[in-house]
Amino acid sequence: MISFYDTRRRAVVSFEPVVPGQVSMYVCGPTVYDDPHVGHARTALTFDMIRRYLQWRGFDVVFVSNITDIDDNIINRAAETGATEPELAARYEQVYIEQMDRFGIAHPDHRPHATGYIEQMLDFIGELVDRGAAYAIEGKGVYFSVAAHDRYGDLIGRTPEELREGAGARVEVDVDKADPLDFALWKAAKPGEPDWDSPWGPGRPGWHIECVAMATDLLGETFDIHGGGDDLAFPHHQNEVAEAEGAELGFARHWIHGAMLNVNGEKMAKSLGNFTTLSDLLDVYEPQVLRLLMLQTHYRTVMELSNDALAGASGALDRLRAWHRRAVAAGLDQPAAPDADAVARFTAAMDDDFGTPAALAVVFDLVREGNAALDAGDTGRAASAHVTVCDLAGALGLILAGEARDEDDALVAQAEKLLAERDEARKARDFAAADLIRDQLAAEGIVIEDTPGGTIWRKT
RNA sequence: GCGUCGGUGCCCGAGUGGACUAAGGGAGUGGCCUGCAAAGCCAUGAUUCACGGGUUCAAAUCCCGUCCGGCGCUCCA
Repeated sequence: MISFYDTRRRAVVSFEPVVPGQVSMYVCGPTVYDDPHVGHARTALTFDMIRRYLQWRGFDVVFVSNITDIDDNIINRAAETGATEPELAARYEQVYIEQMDRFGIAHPDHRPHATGYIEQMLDFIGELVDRGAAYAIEGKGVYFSVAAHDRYGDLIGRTPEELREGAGARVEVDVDKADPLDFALWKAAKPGEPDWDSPWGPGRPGWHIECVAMATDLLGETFDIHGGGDDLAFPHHQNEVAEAEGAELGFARHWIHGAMLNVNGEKMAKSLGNFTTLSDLLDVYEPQVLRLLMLQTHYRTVMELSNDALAGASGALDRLRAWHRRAVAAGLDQPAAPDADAVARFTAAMDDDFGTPAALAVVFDLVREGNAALDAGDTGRAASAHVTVCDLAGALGLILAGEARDEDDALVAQAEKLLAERDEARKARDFAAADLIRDQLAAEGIVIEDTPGGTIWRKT
């Protein structure tokens, strides 16, 4: 039985999907107005991990993640750069998808765009107005009325009263609103801004209504999991809940939030200017290093990004790969019975709120056991460990097999030639000559390992 | 200010009352293996979990206080 922390229930709960064997998930995607940074990658990875694990456990997962392609940030950025809003959004959406591809994040089954759902949003706003859950303010737009929603604030453990006391502490309250907690469903267009016609005049949708419209349209009125970064819990997700329940939709049965990524002790954020773009990081560290680093931290724990941490993960990945290389060189790359005990421990760790750190510990334990078994000549045990490591690491999106071998033919040919020469020298016990060749290869970025099965090499 | 989460070895980071005699990874050190390396294996490393009290037969884990930090209350992954 899988269980995980449900933000709204404030507890770890057992997971029982609406439809047995199937899981419907909606995860808030990016607002596309700039390059994605490593923080975005962490949230994407958290839900990619959850999706992959649920699939590994045999669930049929429908995964929806949106693109917010119209909002204040896009309008402002477009104005700065001279591009139109659609041009800007399209450009950054492409960058986002490219970088997430590079990072190994699987594509969602559906990737809806806010601007493609204006009709559904207007219908939904109309329903809320008809029900008395929303009201229009002339010249400003349509607002959701929080008054009737007594659970408002439950996603962050606060009451409406507490929130009202806090309202206005940092943001000026709009005096036209009936309640300081009320928020916009439809924003009347200002001159020069993109707009759509509506019964309440030209304007554009509020942020929260987008996700409600897209999620319910693609997944139905009730779906299993709604996810997003921790910083979206309030107000965004809270407002989605209010809107959905204002129309008596079942909506998300569970809420999962991924923790932030810090740099030098504070949240990586565009507004703080302390971000590293995903693109820049992946130019230095390969995608699997970042994935492994993130998996070594629980998804609900704030993690620190540092060069030390990245270097550590890089070493850990090397260990995994070295094991795989060694196993393949030993002829273990063939069917074998998996290690049932290890699989059980791995599953127990993951079933308990997606405990990737503990799950990885199981994988590393297996690597040690497999290496020891090979040292001892127990190929049966080693083969079992190898097949299990590949399966479990694969469930987490870590691919050890088929690592990139895109080096050019000339390099390969030269390396093979030199290795053959070195082999001859070693056989003749001319170690000075052999070592000279090894140094030569090292200078070209090629590291070799002599194994009982022959010499293997790789690029550094 | 209010709310909330957290402070674990040199570093990253699990663990939230009893087999913790504190997982796993990285770095270090010693040994084995190796022609030498690389890889690997073994060993070693917190008598202790921010600090001070308290509860308990038993606490890193619960309670109180103090200090420090993150996040939310505003756009945000």
